[in-house]
Amino acid sequence: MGKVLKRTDMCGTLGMNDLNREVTLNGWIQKSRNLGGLIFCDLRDKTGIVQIVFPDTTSKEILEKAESLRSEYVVGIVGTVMERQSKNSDLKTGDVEVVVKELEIYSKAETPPIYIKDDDNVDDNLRLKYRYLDLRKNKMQNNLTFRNRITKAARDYFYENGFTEVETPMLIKPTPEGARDYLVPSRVNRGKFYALPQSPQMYKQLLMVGGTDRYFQIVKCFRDEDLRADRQPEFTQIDLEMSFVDMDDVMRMQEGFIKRLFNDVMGEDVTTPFLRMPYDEAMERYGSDKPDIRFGFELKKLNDTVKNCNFKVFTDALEAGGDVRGIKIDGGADKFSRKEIDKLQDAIKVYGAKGLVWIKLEESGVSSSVNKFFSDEEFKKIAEVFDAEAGDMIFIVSGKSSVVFDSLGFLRREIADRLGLLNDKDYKFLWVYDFPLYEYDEDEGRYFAKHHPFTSPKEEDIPYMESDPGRVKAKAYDIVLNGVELGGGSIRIHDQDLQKLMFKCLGLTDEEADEKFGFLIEAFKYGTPPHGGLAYGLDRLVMLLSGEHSIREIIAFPKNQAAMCMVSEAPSIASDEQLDELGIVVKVEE
RNA sequence: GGCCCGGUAGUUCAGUUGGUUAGAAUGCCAGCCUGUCACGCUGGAGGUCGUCGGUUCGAGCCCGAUCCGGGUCGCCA
Repeated sequence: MGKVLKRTDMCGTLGMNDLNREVTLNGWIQKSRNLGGLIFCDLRDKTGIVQIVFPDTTSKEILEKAESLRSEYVVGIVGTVMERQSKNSDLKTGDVEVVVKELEIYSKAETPPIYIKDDDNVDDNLRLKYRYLDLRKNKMQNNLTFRNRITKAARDYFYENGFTEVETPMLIKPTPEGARDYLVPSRVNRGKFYALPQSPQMYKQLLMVGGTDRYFQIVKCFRDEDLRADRQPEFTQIDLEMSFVDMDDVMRMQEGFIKRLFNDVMGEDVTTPFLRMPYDEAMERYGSDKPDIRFGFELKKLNDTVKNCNFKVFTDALEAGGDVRGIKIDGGADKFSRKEIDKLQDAIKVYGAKGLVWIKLEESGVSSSVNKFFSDEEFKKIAEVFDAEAGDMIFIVSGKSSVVFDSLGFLRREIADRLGLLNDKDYKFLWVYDFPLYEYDEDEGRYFAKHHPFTSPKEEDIPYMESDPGRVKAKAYDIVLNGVELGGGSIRIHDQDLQKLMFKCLGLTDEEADEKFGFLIEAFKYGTPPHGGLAYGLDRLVMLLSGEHSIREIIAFPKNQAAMCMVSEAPSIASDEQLDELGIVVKVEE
């Protein structure tokens, strides 16, 4: 006991080139097969699995130890790489095996509560509780390595392009708008609180004021909102900012990065520049500000076509200021059963849609869920809008325009998925730009910054910031890949007067703006370069490129849906001493 | 906060109309086994059917409440 055998090789790398070499391996026992006197074990480390064998010529002492081996025992062995009598083509190392002559058992293991196998199917929470066992799977180790290759490519590229990685503080001032902050009480300043950053936004702008010129950082960010399959409360951004740039400069720099990333990590070439599409066009054509452009099914507006029809649902929607829009599924007339259409209809109800109208164009004529409200002539006119022909299927949604966009945006993607049109290996990048500067919040009855309050409006729209905020476009842009927002950014306001106007338009008084963002306005007084940047959601990027469908697969220790760390069971109750020191009294709900 | 799905052996699941002692696979333990690789054969242990309450002669199954997990909408500048 106590001796560590000095490793010469990794398990997963051995092959015919290593024949007759004496090797020392360390790892976990994946599986033991005792044939009675002849013992085979699969030995695993992060690189893979290799078979080790204890022949009958092995010393009695080692044979006894070998018989005691169980799953997940940690061992070291010395042995000779030999060609196998019968090879295993399922295993990368299946041509060889290691004949053991020395065995050291470093530690024994209880039977693990989850299998350490890539293709297991265990309850998610159990995996998270025993994450350290879950991570032993080669797949998980590969995911961690893959993530690291992406961060390395990012560091390489941005370093080579004159960016400096600078760490910004984690204990910062709470931000009044945007997501909920994680608050951290200050002991030294009793009764006061820090927040964990939702992003390093203001600090990176201060770095630009400070002359850093080009900044980037791979940085943890925190948002106290509900979780999703692709959303964690703490997540990682590749964050960057550049001085003396306009939108085009930032985009070109990012296209270079994506090209480099795909070359280094995926071994694939990406064509640049990427397609660019204004926000309004993305909404009109795809019903989404992050459209998946791998396939068609584009939205068409039917407001004029149906404004005089007898179908009250449509005319009511139009009178209320809403829209009637639809999509055409080429050759879809015979692809949807009544049951499937009902399911699609149920699915869009979560977006607020009241119903789903369908029209089947067949050789024999038209059939539709609204047959009795439309004449053949009217159906023909609708079909013309879509340029539809016999064999096609049309789906129509009416209502508030946001509901119509959300529903059809969802439908086109859902249908494409069902029809098998989504190829994961087909990477279609897209810049969406000219976002609205503001977003109207009906509950609050006022405008909020759609991006954040430091986003620059387009020059030509500045005159309308106060008089007609809805029409003001921002110098904001998102990079979209296959319907997923990889990152977003903007050209920032660098003029103190414009920044003040922005705050005013958001309903902040001078005093409030000063209290919340005073340090930034103050900094802008002393000479601010024009600047802009972008931040990628690293986790989503890794998820997408690795082909995983949950963000938890590519984060070492993720939180569950209740935002708990299942390994440590954080968050936990603070002790009375801690609370007392902080001057905090906790209200406990009955 | 709303909606949907789920909770039965260590694990993954099945469980009929409500009816005897709740099953399978796998894992685990013991014995046998010299070329296995999902090793094989024989035997064994292993269960508060999430929890509480109700209906019933009788509940894993029906009803109510509740807890937990996942997905999703809201939310996420």
